[in-house]
Amino acid sequence: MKATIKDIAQAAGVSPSTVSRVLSNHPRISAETAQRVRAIMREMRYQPNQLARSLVSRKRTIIAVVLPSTAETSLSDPFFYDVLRGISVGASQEEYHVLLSTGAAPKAEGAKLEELMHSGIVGGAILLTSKVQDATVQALLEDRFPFVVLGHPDQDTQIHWVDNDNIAAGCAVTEHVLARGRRRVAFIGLDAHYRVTADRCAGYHLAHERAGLSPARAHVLEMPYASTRVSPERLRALFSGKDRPDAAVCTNDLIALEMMRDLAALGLRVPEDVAVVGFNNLQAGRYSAPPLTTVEIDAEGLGRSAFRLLLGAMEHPKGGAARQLIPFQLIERGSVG
Amino acid sequence: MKATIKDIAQAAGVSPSTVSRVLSNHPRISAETAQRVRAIMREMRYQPNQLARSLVSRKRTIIAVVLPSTAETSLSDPFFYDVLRGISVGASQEEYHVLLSTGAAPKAEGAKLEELMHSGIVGGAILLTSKVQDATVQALLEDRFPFVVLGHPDQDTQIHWVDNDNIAAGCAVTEHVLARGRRRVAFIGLDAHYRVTADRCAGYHLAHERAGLSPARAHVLEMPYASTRVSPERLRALFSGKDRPDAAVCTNDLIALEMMRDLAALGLRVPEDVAVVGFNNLQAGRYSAPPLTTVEIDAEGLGRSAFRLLLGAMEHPKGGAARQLIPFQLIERGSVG
DNA sequence: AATACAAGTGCAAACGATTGAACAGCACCA
DNA sequence: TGGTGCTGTTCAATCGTTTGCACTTGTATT
Repeated sequence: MKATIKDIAQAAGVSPSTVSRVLSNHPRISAETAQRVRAIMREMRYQPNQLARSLVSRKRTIIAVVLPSTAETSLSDPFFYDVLRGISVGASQEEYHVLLSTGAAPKAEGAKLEELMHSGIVGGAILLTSKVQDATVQALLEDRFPFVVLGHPDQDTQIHWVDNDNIAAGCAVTEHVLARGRRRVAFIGLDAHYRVTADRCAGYHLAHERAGLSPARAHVLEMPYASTRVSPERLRALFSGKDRPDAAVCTNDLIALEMMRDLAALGLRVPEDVAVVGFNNLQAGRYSAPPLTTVEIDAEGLGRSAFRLLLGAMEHPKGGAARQLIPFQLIERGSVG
Repeated sequence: MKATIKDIAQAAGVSPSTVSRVLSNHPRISAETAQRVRAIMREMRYQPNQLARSLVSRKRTIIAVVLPSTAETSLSDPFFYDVLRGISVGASQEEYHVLLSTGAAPKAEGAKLEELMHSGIVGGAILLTSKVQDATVQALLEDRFPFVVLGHPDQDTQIHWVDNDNIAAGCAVTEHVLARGRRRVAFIGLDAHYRVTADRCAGYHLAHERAGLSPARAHVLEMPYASTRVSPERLRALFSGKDRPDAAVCTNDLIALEMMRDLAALGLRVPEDVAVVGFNNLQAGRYSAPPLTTVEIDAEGLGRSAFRLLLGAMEHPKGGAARQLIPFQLIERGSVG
């Protein structure tokens, strides 16, 4: 049987309260007693029961990370994995634990989180769902449950968030290709429902504006967020005619990689005929032919910051909403030339 | 304030015990009462407090997934990510939660897990550490704490594990290249400390044996587990001379991809001069030039099985050790020819 | 000498559930 | 009339902590 606080108390000839106070470094405990109790705890390999502890103290040492409802897809996007690493590293430094909550459950994403918070297991949450589910968020706000979202929300309310400056990033890559003389730059993968893609596309427009240019309407290709491949017909349509793009800014690396493959099949060379850039700096981009120019968005940094913010929110429940932009970095490789 | 079991009891005009029994579908509760209580629970959005629940019932709904001590490296290997997905999907189907335990903490991997189990938070663990830390495992066994390890241990003791049949896999890929006429097959990335690589290498030898061949001693390249790249000098040494390999079996895709790049720099063509195969079916292998022939080890399946086994171990503490081999599949792409 | 104050501990009531044992009511049987 | 056996419910103890309050001492203050 595992040792409890009572066992320690008995062995040390003090009351459980005293042991408890030793545990929490209460100032009114004499150095002598503290030392003796600590020795016994070590000797008996005592570990306080977190359940009992949290039950009465209302302090939670576990935080939840909520992945988008379609766990199948989300967990297969390495981006989330990197974020997770950032969170996890931060958390373990502060003696917090990370609980994974995938929405792939019988229950809906939101319901699951509400269960998690009401059941007292977790003390805060980080939402990795780029498309902020209003119902859930509202419920969290009402219950004053500490949480941070990744990706900044549409209306800026009282919520904590971290994100990249996707407009600036979109602008930077577009300027990069414009600076290399490309004049018919396409944007691939806009999905207005998702802030990430919308912002990157806005940056794309901004860059044109600054350069006194205006991109062709047909050169902005919308596609659903989850899909990674432009259909062959659309691709052929886009890249035929004399006004065909000589560059493509893709909202993510996966789209870019698929496109490079398909362009080759169409007899177009990268980067000679078409320059291609992506976002997220996937590992795969390093090994493609040519290697993919992309944007490192520092997903791990996003995760770390998200955790820091959450920690703040948990410790100071009435603090104002904090937000943080994580710097990105253009990674030049062969696909632009 | 959140509703407690007492609130429900009061509102329903019954005792807390009755509410508790409704919650657990106790047979002795009348249908009528059960219905009434349930209605009230719904109305008041009642969620039982898991902390209190676990404290008394000793049932834990959280399991820990322990990543190798160097979380930095481990969490950056997509393999673990896939495993994690498998575990997570399985767990959420059974209403379990997954807690991530990276060893990157101030504390050592083992210490952290022991804290986790003693503190009562988690009811079982899945160890993703391929190199089984004996001290930890021993401690777990002694405490009769349910756990499953990924990758099968050296001495087969009473522990539960899941793994691929890496010997068979190593044999299969080697036979694949031998069947295509390659006769000087190298094996890249043996690290005797790691069972995975040792087994794959054993399979490589087995294939040769079956074909009545014996590989050149110098064609087996040892390298530390964590490294992904053969140093330029060693590579040049290996691929010079008339006996240079015409094929390379690499213990994982990352090594294979790096090697393909370096071979190109050496003026050797893949697959014409050298056939290359890897393991794990990384996403990156799909986009390389040429696309990489590899082995799908079904990491997600490994995760799912690990969870199933753990569930069994938690429910039947005295059941014998269960083990499971997950099938692999050869993925033929362009790098063998 | 009486009082005040601080330091160091212990008591006992929470926290929010579960669960074995006891009990009340009712039907049935002889 | 009383015993027996169900059924449905409540009682009260328990899980392992934390924490406000009360209680002893010992020392300083008046």
